[in-house]
Amino acid sequence: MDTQDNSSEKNTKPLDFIRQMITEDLASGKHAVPVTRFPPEPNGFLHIGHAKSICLNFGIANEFGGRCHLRFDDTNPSKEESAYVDSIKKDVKWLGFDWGENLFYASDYFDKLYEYALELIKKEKAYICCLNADKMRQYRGTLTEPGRESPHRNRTIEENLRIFQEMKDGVHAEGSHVLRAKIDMASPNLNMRDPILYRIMNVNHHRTGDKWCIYPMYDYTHCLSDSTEEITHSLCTLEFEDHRPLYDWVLDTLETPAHPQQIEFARLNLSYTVMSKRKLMQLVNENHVTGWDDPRMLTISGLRRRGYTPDSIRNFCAEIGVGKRDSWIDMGVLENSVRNDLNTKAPRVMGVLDPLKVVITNYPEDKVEGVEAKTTPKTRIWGPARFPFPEKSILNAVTFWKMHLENSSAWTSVARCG
RNA sequence: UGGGGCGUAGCCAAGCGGUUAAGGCACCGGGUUUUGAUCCCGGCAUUCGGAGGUUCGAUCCCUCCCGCCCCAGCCA
Repeated sequence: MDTQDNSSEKNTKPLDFIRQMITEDLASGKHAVPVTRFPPEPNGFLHIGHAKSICLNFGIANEFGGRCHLRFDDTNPSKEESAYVDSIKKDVKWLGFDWGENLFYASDYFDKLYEYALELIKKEKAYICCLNADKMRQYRGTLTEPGRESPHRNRTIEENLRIFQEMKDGVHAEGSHVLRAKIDMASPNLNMRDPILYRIMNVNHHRTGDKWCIYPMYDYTHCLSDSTEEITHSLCTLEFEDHRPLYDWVLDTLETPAHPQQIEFARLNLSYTVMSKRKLMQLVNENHVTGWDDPRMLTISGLRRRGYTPDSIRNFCAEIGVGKRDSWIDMGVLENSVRNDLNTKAPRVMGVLDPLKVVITNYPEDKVEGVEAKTTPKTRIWGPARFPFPEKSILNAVTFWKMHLENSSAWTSVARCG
């Protein structure tokens, strides 16, 4: 007969498109295990949107027996602080994830990145440009018009090497020179119009101090950091889709240990709230909230203070799924996840708001009965809470009047003796 | 307007050429309950942005159209 039990299949959550790709890469032998990374910039606190990425990256590593690195993307010292590094580590741990030995910083690779830049110059794939920001914008063209080549595009290798060295030595002023990749000023993808690789910044870095006065840009740093760590799948949000050709260009042009695959997914949007770091930062700086961990903010630390559990956040992330559509999740879904989780974990107690003392005249004096109550919904745990029912009792005043008005027969004597 | 993406219910989201188009949130009933909670039962897309085409058969393949998002930082 039809005794086939497919209930277990029904309960299996279908794999999202990223996990499907990874499953295929493992099956084909492309990779033995997946290696992912969560790459926050230490310029603010983590929020619920980051939780989605954390759960994705660490979740994949856990599920497929791989590993996930925690790597701080600290290439812009003017915005970054070690205090943020600490808060980020704390939040990732609190969410229940462990990077083990795999804690890295893009700044760990500054020396190596510099060597790679030299390689690019020697291959005539990068050059020093002296156009100022304004001029560079003009040369870049627009969405519909191609850009024009920089007048410095064809310097000799020697000259490029010399000036790059001078930039590193602090000879030049901020904004006076940059190192650019030599790609294609006519590309319809603006990211490929000779993007900047290095800029001069006379700023102290939270880890390297004053060792450097030139800092690498995100596009150049991220792919090489991924490659260096031999990441297999580099997961990022949709807005970086246009950057993938550059990610691939750098790794294809240079001799690198690995060529990770960048895969983009939609960032989390929640209705009725703000999530961008810029806006959260503004709320903090302008004192509209008490700090990054204000319970009204959807930062991880705010949610923690609010009473959210790590499980509730992880369940939420699993629930919403991973896709490529820009979507707005109802706040109710997040709230539902805590409710569900707390219903199985948090014992309940009874309190009376707006108390009203009543004397029950048709009830034996000195007698105290009690009824046991289920303290944890969704479980069969009863007690230890007992609701006492003595002669002198306390009722919620509103309930009392409601009963009185409704002339509820069960309580008329109470009402009369009130 | 050039390029890159995305369109399945109010909000998410499965679906991968033949399914009664999963599931969750929300919502609407009904039941249990000394918690307006929890729990249980039921309802909620004749249709997949639109129009053509291929096919015995299309949410799924092709073409065109429409809509939405992202890109012109020396941010990430």
